[in-house]
Parts: sequence; C-alpha cells; structure tokens
Amino acid sequence: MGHGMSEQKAPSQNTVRAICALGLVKGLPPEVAAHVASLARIDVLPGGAGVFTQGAVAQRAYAVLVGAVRIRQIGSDGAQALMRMIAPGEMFGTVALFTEGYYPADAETAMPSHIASWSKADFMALTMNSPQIAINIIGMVGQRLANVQNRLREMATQSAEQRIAHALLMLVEQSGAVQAGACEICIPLRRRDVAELAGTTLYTASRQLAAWEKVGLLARSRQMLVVRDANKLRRIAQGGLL
Amino acid sequence: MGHGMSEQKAPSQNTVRAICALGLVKGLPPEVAAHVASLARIDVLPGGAGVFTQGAVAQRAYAVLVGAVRIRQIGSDGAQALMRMIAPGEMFGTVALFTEGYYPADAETAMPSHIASWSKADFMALTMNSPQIAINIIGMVGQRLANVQNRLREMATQSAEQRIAHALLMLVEQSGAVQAGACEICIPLRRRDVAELAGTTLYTASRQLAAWEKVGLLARSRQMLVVRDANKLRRIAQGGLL
DNA sequence: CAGAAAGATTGCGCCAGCGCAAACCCGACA
DNA sequence: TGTCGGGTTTGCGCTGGCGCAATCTTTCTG
Repeated sequence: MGHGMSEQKAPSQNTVRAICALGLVKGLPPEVAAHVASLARIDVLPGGAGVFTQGAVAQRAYAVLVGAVRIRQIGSDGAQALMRMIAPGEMFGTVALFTEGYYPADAETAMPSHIASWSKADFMALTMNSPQIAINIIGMVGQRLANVQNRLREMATQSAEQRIAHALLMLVEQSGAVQAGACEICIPLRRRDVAELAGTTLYTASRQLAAWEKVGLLARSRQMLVVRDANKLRRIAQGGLL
Repeated sequence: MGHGMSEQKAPSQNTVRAICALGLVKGLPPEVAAHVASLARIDVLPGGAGVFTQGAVAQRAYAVLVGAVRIRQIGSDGAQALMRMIAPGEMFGTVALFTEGYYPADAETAMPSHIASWSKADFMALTMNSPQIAINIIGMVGQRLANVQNRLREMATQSAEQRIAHALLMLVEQSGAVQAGACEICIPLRRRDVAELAGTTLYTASRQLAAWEKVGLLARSRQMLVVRDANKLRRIAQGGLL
C-alpha cells in the first residue's frame, strides 16, 4: 500500500490461476472466480515490508500468492505475540472489514512476496452478491477460530516444550514440503517467531530447538527449518515424554 | 436435545422478542426476524444440563435467551479449558455448521436456562437467502476471533494476576449489571471456571480472588461475583502494579 | 436434619522456564 | 576484505505459580 519499494501489477496469467485456487472462491463457477481475480490488485513486495499496521482503518482484504506474511499483535503494554504466519493460498486482514473496521494486528512480509488485495467496496459487494462466497468466508474464519481456540487451550495447559512442538507441526501442515521423509517448512522463521508462536521466550525456544537439532529431530537448510521426524515431534506434542 | 429433564416449547411472546434482539438479525426488517423466530425451537433446561458434546456431529445452531452456558474444551490429554461463558443474547455452536461439522467443545448450562436453536437445514437456508444474515454471522464470528486472539496474546505475555483481572472484566462487559457503582456478574462462576478462563490453576485463582475480596475490590452475593472497583481492576489488568 | 458430595481455602515445597548479560555467528555492504 | 548490525547461543540465578494434601464450608439429597 503505497510503499516506496513496492511494485504494482495488474493480474497476470499465473496470478489469476493462484487466485482461482483460493478457498474464497471454492465451489464457484470459473467465470465468477475470474471476475474475482479481475478485481484484485497485485503487489510485489520485498521481504520485511509492511502491508498494514495494527489500528489502521481496514480498507482492503488480502491474500498471499507467493511468499509469506507475519501477523503480529502488540499489546497496550508493548508485549508482542505472533498470531499466525500466512502461507501462499491463505487470506488475511479480511475479518476487520466485517467488524469494527480496524486491523487488529500488524502484517509484514517475511520474505519477498506477491500479495493480492481487494478494496472494501469490491469485497463487500462480492459477499453480498454471492451467498457461496459469504459461506466460504464464514468457513475460513471459523477454521481460524477453531485453530486459535486450540492454541489457547494448549497455551493454558501444556508445557513450553509441547507448545513449541505444536507450533512447528502447525507450520509443517501449513507449508510443509515433503522430501525424503522429512518436511521442510517453507517459511523463514527466526527464533523469536517460534517463541512468539508458542507463547514462550526467545531463550527457551532457542534452547529447545538447539536440543532437537542435537538429537537430529530438526535441521536447518538455508534459513529454513526441516523436520526430520514428524512422528516423534507429534509424540512430544502429545506429551508423551517430559 | 432429548434430555429427560428438558421441557420443550414453541416460541412464545417473550422468546420471540428475545430472538428479534439477537445480533443475527441485526439490520433486518421485523417480518424477517419474526420468520427466524418462528423456525426456532425453545428448550427450557435446568442448570448443569448438557446441550451438546465435543466431537458430536453439529446439527443445530444455538442462542441463549435466559440463563448462561459454559463452553468447555477438552484436550486429547484430558486437560480442560473454558473457552467462553455465553450470556443471554449470544449465540453458540454456529461455526461448526459451516466447517467440518463437529462441535469443537462441550456446552452445558451453568444455571437454569432458555435455549433457542435452529436446525442445520433451516439455518443454512437463512444464510443462503439473506446476505445480511451471512454478514451478521461473519461479524459475530469475527468478533469472537478478535476476542480469542487477544486472550491468546495475554496468555502468552501477562502474569496470572493480570489474566484473572482480564477474565473478570470480560465477564463484566458481557453481563455486568451496574448497581451503585459496582458491577455484578450475572453468571454463576466457580473458582475452577475463573481459573480455566484465565489459563491458570484452581489454586492460584482461589488465592487471587481471596486477596481481592480482602481488599474490598471484590465481593460475593449469593453465588455471584460483584466487582466493586472496576477501574482498579482495569489498572491491575494493564499491569500497573505487580 | 443428618450425612454425603462438591466446592473452596491455605500451608508448604519445589521446579520450569524467565530473563539478564556476555559471547558468538554470519550475511550485507562498502 | 574489514566491520557492522541483527540474530543466536548459553551460563547462571531467581521466582511465579503449580500442585499435593489437609481442612473447612456450602450445597444437595433422602
């Protein structure tokens, strides 16, 4: 949105295809999906670029086509928490259009990314005119709600170790590229990100990840994390051992 | 839902009025609201009655007209967390109709209650036929999502004392009856409920509440909690002192 | 109204994990 | 190739709050 470094394009072949694969237009005839795509604006952003900021008036709904986005919330006391990482094919910033109208968190690219977005007017019109789109939105938001509620319960009842394991498993599910039994998480993660996702501190997260690397459960390949034994991780997440 | 003790009625005058005040039918003409009300089934339940159970196939959407409902989630390890308390005028169990179809938590009355509900078929039809209803649902779910995300952040970053304060403030907001500067929370709360809402243990919650009662910040009047100084509580929640 | 069952309180010991501080690693850029 | 800055690791001490166990209180139930 008006960044010095952003490059703006009209939808191209590839981007149209990506938009048509969005959950938003699931179950809709191709021509409707194409129409949705035609309304989108595409931003090509470098890593670390802001998309919107917490508290700003919500004017657009977004989707990641390529890359990754970090959604971070800052409390009145300055404490930060990473609400979610957005992988390609997922939407973000949509709920604020339907509620009070302010983004509840910051959004910034975690790597060079292509971001699609729709104006509030267009997006509302789409929703009003197509019950299927409205239902798709409810489904997406509901999914998120269920997910966040699970995390909330885990946060309240599980150990830091388990929570970190869960965070990694969630990321694998979101953007895991399976290769030779191992899963690479295709989202760049700092220690700090893992910590905030799991609701613990940088220090604890660093120690835990280091320990898992030592055992060979985890590895790093050029900035990305690789889970070498997802089942073992799953067992840890369930609280198998302590 | 087929309980021995439940009494089932067709919508009466009072219940119709209550249903028309639901956020679900906000912005809709009275006759549509009346139609929504006519489709509702009303259950009159005693306290402690189950409404639905976690994992069951979602077949109805619910709203509390009178009373209160506890929504509790149980993890695979048996650990419990109280997701939310439902006050009169609020809906619950609606999201599952739009997602995978299973209720993600248990619901039981926390006191004698009147519960309205709609069949999945009716509810989906309403949503398909009225974009306004669809948008209202998105708004309600979005509100919930924002709320849960806030709790998630607090859980990750704040002290148990702060979290308990937040939990009480949320309840006041939900069903606070102001009287002589103090707010009574019109939902029956056990220590355990407060603890699970705040993501701490029964013991810690009990100690904290006892301390606040000692200082006069809190009081108990027949099973209900009364917040005598909401501002002070707010200051504690913000982390003013430790 | 007695007895049982469920909930609340509180003393006490203990440890997970927080968080400072200092060192270390590594990619970017001149 | 130096050096600069952001990110990471790790030792160490400290404490919030967990959780057992015993007791007390209140609410049901017959």
